[in-house]
Amino acid sequence: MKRHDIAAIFNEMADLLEFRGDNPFRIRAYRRAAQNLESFSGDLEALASAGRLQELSGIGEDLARKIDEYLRTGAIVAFEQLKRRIPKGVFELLEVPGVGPKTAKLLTERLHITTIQQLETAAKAHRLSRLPGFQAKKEENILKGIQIVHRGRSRMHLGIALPLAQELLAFLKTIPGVSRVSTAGSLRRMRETIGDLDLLAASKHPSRVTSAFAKAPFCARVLAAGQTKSSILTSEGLQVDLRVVEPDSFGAALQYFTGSKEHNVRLRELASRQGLKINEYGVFRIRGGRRLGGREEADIYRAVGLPWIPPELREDVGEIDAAKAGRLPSLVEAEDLRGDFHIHTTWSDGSDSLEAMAKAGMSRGYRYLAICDHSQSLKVAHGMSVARLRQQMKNIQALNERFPASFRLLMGAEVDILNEGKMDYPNEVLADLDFVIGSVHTGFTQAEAVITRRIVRAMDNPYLTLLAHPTGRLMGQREPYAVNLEKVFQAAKTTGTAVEINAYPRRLDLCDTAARRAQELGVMLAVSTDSHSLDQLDQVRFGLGVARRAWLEPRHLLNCLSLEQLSAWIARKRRRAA
DNA sequence: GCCGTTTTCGGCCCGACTGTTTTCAGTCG
Repeated sequence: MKRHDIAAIFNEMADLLEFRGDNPFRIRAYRRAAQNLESFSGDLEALASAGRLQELSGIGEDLARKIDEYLRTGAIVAFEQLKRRIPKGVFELLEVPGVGPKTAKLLTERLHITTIQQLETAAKAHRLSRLPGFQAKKEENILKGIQIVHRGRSRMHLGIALPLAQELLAFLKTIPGVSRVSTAGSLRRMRETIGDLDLLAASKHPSRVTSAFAKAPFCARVLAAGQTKSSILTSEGLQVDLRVVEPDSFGAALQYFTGSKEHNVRLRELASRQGLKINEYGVFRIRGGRRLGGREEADIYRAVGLPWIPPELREDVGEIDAAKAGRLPSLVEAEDLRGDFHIHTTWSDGSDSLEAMAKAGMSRGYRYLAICDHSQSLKVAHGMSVARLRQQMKNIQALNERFPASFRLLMGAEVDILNEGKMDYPNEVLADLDFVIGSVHTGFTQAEAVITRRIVRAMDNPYLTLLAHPTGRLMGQREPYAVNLEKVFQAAKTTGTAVEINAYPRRLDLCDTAARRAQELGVMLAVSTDSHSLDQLDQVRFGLGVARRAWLEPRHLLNCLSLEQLSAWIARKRRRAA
């Protein structure tokens, strides 16, 4: 995708300019343009050939010309020139916490240091203290920063970060004088991975809280400890930032600390045009300094004439304009979900029985649960033969007779999509199922055209209701396969096939931006957990996070339908093929 | 480099913490 390439170049140009100590607002313009290109979902080349690139927000005369240049020639001369003027590999230095562009520049110009390795050697030999503004303490801090880099500051997925955050919040609540606590930052926005953990607390005596926090058992090292703010490293190497404010400022601080940074910049710009100032203590009139609120988050938005914006939308991807126009989506909530479709049991590779899963579903208030164990060719997961599947169907029917009418188990299967898009059970078997999931579990390295055709053909099958984990990615383990999602979405739309947001925290597949694109194209989506045990039904919250970040409303999700509506939706595709 | 209920030039979000400063620059979020 050309727009990703151009966005990457603009981001790198921003880095290069920052390193040179260029005008910070110019740097921001490049970053903002890059972000807007990333979230733009239309046809960039069509826009360029119509000479309308400047209609994009953050793109003016100069950047429009650079985009044009890239689309015509495949390169941007200004970028190539900029790269040549800056020593290669120097960006490595910026990865060290505490080393910014100014320090990096000093290190390369005065000491010819361009790698972290060289920096470490120089710091240990006390060669840095020769630099202006450097003394022993700063040298020491750089060495500590290098250690952090070596330990690897890899991002943590939500499935680990969220439970951990809840433990830390529970600890904070035990500190005397703490009246309110919350997560903030990317965790509260439900980003799929978290770099560091941001927590917020309200107290009339902030410094008592920060000092108790720094003495907590999970705290391995204190990175910074002030009156109202402290940063620590846990023994697992995770950075936790805690901010403590007066109860009266809790909402303002939560808004500020939740971000994203880009969202806050937009909001504060909007405020300053109205003669207002927003900071973490509240919202104020610039003239006279009168405070207009800040105890609740909604105070801040109200002051600039906006409704409260859900955290998942705060990425500066159009949410502020939507709020202004009164067109924020009514995001799907946990209570809107009436069932789950992707459930494994002891009949294949799950660890709980049909009945146990059903009861867990009922106790969540679900109206239906589709049991979808693996199909015959997936031997490693104890895929079911046709005979075993038929037996399971009988057992499900018997269970349904015993269940209250308000709840149904659906007879389903997660059927492998074989080569050339053939399904792993014959159609006469699929026809007897209530719900059919199709997934790819083999041939992950197939070329884009091959794997895309394979999936698109499978969706032509009238019995395939839901395409599961459409890219096959496993964060930190396996890259997505080379599937062309745009073509998959087109096919999903024309065939009436739903596409999954798999809630398993390592998958989150589709991801937020892809799910938003699918919705824009009119594709029906579903949040399902891929549960292999009872407790995994809870993981729906991670999928819900993705759905909300994708701006989805209940009407966009198959599992917000009533059982009758769901059956009708499935029947429509089956009829169309007949 | 972008952009306009303050503007086509002069602004551009705002504050905490650290180290080395006797008034502030650099970094971070």
